Amino acid sequence: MANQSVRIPNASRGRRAEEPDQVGEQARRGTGRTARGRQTRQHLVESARTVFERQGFLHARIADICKEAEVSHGSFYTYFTSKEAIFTEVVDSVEIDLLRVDTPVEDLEPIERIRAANRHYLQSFQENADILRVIEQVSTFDDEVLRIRVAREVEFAQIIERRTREYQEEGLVYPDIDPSLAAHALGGMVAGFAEQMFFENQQSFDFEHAVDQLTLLWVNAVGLSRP
Amino acid sequence: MANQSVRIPNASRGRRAEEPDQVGEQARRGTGRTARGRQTRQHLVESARTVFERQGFLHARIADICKEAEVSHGSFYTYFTSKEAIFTEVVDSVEIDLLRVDTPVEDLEPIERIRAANRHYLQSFQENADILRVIEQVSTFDDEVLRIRVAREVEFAQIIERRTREYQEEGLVYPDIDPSLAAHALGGMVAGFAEQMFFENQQSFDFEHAVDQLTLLWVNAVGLSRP
Amino acid sequence: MANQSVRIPNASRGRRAEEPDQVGEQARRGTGRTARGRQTRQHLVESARTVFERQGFLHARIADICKEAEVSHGSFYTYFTSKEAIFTEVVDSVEIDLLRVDTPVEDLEPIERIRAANRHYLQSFQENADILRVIEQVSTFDDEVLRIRVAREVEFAQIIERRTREYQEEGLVYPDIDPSLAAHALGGMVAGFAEQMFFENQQSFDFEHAVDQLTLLWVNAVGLSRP
Amino acid sequence: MANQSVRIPNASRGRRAEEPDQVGEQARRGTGRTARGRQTRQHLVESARTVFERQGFLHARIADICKEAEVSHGSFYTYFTSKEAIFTEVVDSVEIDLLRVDTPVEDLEPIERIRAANRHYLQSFQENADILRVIEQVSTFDDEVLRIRVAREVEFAQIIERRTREYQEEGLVYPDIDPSLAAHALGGMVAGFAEQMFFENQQSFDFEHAVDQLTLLWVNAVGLSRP
DNA sequence: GATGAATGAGTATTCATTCAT
DNA sequence: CATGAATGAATACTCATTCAT
Repeated sequence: MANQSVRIPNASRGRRAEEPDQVGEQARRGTGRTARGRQTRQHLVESARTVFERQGFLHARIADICKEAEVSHGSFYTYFTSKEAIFTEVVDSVEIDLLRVDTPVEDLEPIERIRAANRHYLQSFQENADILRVIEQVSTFDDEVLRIRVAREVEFAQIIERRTREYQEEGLVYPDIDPSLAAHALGGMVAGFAEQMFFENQQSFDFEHAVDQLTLLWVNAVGLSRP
Repeated sequence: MANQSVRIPNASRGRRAEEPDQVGEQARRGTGRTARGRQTRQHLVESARTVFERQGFLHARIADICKEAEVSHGSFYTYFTSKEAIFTEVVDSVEIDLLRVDTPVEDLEPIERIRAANRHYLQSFQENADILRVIEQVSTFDDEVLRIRVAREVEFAQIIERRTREYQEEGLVYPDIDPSLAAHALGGMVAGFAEQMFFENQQSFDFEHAVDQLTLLWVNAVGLSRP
Repeated sequence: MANQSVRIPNASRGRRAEEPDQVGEQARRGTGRTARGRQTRQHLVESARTVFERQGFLHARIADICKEAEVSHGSFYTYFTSKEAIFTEVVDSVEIDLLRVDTPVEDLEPIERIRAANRHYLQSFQENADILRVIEQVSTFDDEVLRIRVAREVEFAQIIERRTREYQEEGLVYPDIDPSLAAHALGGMVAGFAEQMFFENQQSFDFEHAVDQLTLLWVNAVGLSRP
Repeated sequence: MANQSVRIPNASRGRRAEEPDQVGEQARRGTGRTARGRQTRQHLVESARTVFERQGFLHARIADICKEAEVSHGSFYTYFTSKEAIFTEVVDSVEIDLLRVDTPVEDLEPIERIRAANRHYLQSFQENADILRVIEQVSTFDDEVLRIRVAREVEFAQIIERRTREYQEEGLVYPDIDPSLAAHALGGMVAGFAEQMFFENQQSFDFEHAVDQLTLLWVNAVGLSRP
């Protein structure tokens, strides 16, 4: 017998049964039962992030990722089925905590809370600008990623909406403000401003000045600045 | 996610600029001195828009454009050097007049001016959502298009800034507002909101309600709503 | 803009419409409207036959076929979608006329008719042994080809069955013969013998002797040899 | 037809013989001195048969066999050198006794002997149809397996030939029959019919009817049916 | 013996772009 | 100018086989 190989098409889909092929996992592969396996997988995800940040999604070749991870070509497919698969993993692994403020703000005045949240958002955005930019890119042609991105925006809006509604009930926010729409608009304001500032290298504003102004506009807009 | 792939020219790997390539002259070809030529060219541009809107830039193959235009494969290159070239032409041909309000608003009160501008922006955005989406896509990997897009945003911001500054000098806008930063923020608010509303199919707001609320937030934010 | 390219996954199957993709043609491509085109296509089919006969289906690479046809790699895909596609074309192009006897046998005695048919079958089989062997190979894993092959056998059997039934009605064939089953059995005898003789390089019988014996067995079996 | 592909080792490119490769010693490995070892080996062979029958040889991956046997990927190579090696083992392990009739037929009349042999052949064929199909597949590209298959046919023919010659000497078979050629032809008839009946799902004949008709044709053909 | 992670040879396939007619 | 056939660079992906633990 021998070693060489040829390829044949798996035409016979019909006469012969197919492998069950646990679909649903599709994206995730090679488990990493071993410590070594988990390490390699981790390596790949980290390298992928580096490559994506450097080259963008479109210009990142799987070969580039493997090279960066110092792993053979085949190993990639032990763990991931495609570039999309590993990208999703990268997105998940990145703790892009644009929303939640870590420091306790419970005791702060509404204005200071908003300022803290805005500062946190801008800061996180700036720190993760490279990968966020790629996520935005991919979301323009990959529904899965778009869904993730939109989910984040929606969550952001919901937090704002909830808080705004509370303030409104306390009489701190104008009654004619629609909390839901305002949440999307003000969330869009901060996000849109961040994109202009960090993606498009526009007129570089001073960081703290930007935080102050965004906060000022925000509180003015909903009425929180009134005496 | 998926398996198949298409190829796109790496026109300009995202932010990494390259070959200076005096575009503008090199992209444009066979101008179409003949009536027949001009017609073919026109056909191609129109078909390209259709295809781009339907498939996005990345999934649009030159073959698709030619098929749509009922023009031979080779003829494409009589008029354009690449997919980017015709895309630029498409972008130029589209009168995306998000900014300028056609109806004279000179006599209107500030609030009504802003309302009219916001309504116009949202409306134009909605009407051109398909191609705007593609422009956004391309701007994530093509510096040329990014420049065009950013230029539009900057112009938008400048208009707002100028007007805001005027109002501020008249005492209608709070003095602690930074006209430039506010312009970017409020412009971002409207643009960001439009994206959420028309790209991401989010919670569908009533159009006029959205216009009202955006306007309300805006005028509150800068102080134009005060007595 | 530029020349180089990258690949992107055509994930967005959903947000954006796909090409209509006239399925159903799937296998057949590039038409060959031009004489040149038709010629190239023809070239490819002929080269494919040569390669398949030489290397078998499994070890034939598309590259081999292109090389044989002195055609670029890409050209193959202008005309065919896969190795299977061109193989089907090869099978169709091969006039494997195992069944029909060209020379008029209408006037011959039943025995001489059968002898003529057997001789024709063995001769055609021998002449096309190489490609027939490949067809048999492919039919073990490709349903499409299996169908073609079975169809041929069925047709063969039907011809035999019809004739046998006629003879039976004329009292020339034993009444206890089941024409349908006999047709499959006797057809199988000739075909099976041919495979042993031409595929498996077994004990090489004299051609005319084989024809005579097969005919003798056949006519004895159904009773045509009786006085 | 299809797109995906699997690889098969080019054990022996069809008829083109190669590396003598003292198989038999090289194919067999870790014989399993331990009880545990023997068990694992046995597991693998059984699983291989299951997988081959289900997926055919070409579409069976070594990984599939290991999965079926619940054995690690690496363990396979402790016992076998390749897919061919284990396939040979499977073939050997299968008692495909198409030829020998178990029940004593010594006392039977010639006709009844033939009937018993035909019944036995068809029955064994039916029972082992799945693996026989795979053997046929492999024999189209693996000389080793082709040799095994041909050897079986030759043996079959020799048995028939011997018996036929005896009957001929006893004057029970027509003198103008060539025992050798008739053996190949009649053996081919039964084998060919079985393939049509059990591989190609053709017109399903009644089992006993088929046995009767094959026997009838057979005895008529050689003259055993004469008074 | 058993395990499963790592490796890489070997091909298929797409699509922008050129060029002879 | 129009046509569409021909080209080939650029990658993705599978799976048999090896090897360290």
